[in-house]
Amino acid sequence: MKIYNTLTRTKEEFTPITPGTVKMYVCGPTVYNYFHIGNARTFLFFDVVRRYLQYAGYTVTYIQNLTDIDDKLINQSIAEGIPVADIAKKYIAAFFQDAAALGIQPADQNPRATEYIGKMIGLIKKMEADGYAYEANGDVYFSVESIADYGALSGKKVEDLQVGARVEANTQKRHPADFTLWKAAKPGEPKWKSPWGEGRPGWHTECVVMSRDLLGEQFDIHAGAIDLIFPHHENEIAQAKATTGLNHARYWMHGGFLNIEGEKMSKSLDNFFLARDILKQYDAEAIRFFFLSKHYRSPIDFSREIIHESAQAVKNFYSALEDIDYLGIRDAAYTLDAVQLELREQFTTAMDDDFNTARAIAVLFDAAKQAKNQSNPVESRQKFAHILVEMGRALGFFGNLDEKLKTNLNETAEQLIQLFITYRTEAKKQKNWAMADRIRDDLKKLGIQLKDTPNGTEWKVEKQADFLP
RNA sequence: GGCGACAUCGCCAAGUGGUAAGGCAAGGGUCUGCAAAAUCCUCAUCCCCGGUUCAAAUCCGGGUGUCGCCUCCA
Repeated sequence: MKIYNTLTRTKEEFTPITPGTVKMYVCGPTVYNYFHIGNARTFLFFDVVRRYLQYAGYTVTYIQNLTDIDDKLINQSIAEGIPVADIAKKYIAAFFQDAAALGIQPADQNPRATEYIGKMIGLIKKMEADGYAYEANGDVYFSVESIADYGALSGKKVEDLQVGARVEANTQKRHPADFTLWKAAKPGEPKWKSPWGEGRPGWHTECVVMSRDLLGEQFDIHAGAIDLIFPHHENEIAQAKATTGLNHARYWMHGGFLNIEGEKMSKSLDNFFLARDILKQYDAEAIRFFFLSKHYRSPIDFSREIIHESAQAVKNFYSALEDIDYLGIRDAAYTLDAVQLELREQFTTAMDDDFNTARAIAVLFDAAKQAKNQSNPVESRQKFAHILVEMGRALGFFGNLDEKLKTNLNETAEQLIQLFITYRTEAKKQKNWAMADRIRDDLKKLGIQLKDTPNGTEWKVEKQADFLP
């Protein structure tokens, strides 16, 4: 399995520290608002990384932090007129809700910054004592010149940063790129006691402390979106190296951004979409398909049309499973033949190549196509359905087959539908097309779709308009 | 100013030296009273120019265009 490592800018063979297990840490949300569709891409993609690693046989420990103290929470607290702690509580609950709705599996642990204040202070104290950090008027900064290769992850040089610095000079800093470890509290702000006075930690320290506490000094994968490379992850590495001499993560993975119809998503452009609002209009699997249809490191462009296309595509998978009555066969024993094993091979080859989900999805379509192909023997079609579900699950699809494939009608309702079909068949025999069409149209209004097949009339429940804009 | 990414069919998208996956849409056929559904078939030489090579979408150089980071940001 190869993974693109931002640290080396190459695809590297993935070798975990402990064979058979993967420890990964994904930067989570700052809980000052509902998360948006761009966040969703990142969270969902790394959910797929986790699922696939598990599918590949690894035991995965998955940590995702929650940043629950930060300037943005303070601002939101003022805006909503409720305490910072309540802002955090509200949006943490929303995060879990929306992530679940997207089909994202819960992390093994979700450490919160405010639970780690004491340990962060400890780390900062050590860095100060060892000469990597300095205090100025209650603030504490990390000195980027104190370590040898600051900028290694992002490919930046300390000198260039100096030239490019656009922000007004913070006269307290010895170097413009020095970053805040501890920030003195202004009146009314949440604060904790520290050797430098009352204040709160800077953002870049929490992930170092929490990952070290839960995963050890070095772990396998550290992930986030591309914008975190600099300065966030660069600054994490600086602190890790200052305190242990080690980069705390071996593989650094970064997902690309999501744009809205070609433009960067921003509140000022009025093209800002919350994940929960999109979920009201589109099926979660359509959204998943959309994200996975493009390689994770490339930018992806969001539009309603494209989600709609994705929804159409996902329907294909389900129609294959419906055709073969997957629910009826899913518990039956089966042995895959060479043709199915070949598909599995193609699937893992694609995914092993830095999670090429687009190519992997093409394999799902092959499986779906064969599962539907009536010239295949039924047993063969069933096996293709099995491999389809197996591969799909590794990508996070088919999480709730019962809900998707069952009609959710009671027996009486089904008998009534059957009764109408009988009446309609008689009407057709008498060439009473008006009555036949009326029955068909009226049932359609109730969400029951009739299909005249060579074997008689079949019916299915049209899933609610989960797809159309 | 510094750093980086990308440009493949109407739309989305894979493919990094050996002669263009897949999906959506579209067109045609089958089926049908009609329709829907289903199913089968069809559908690109890869932004431009030059170079390297037996061979390039894939490598090199030069254009053009789009986007991102350097500041909080998933």
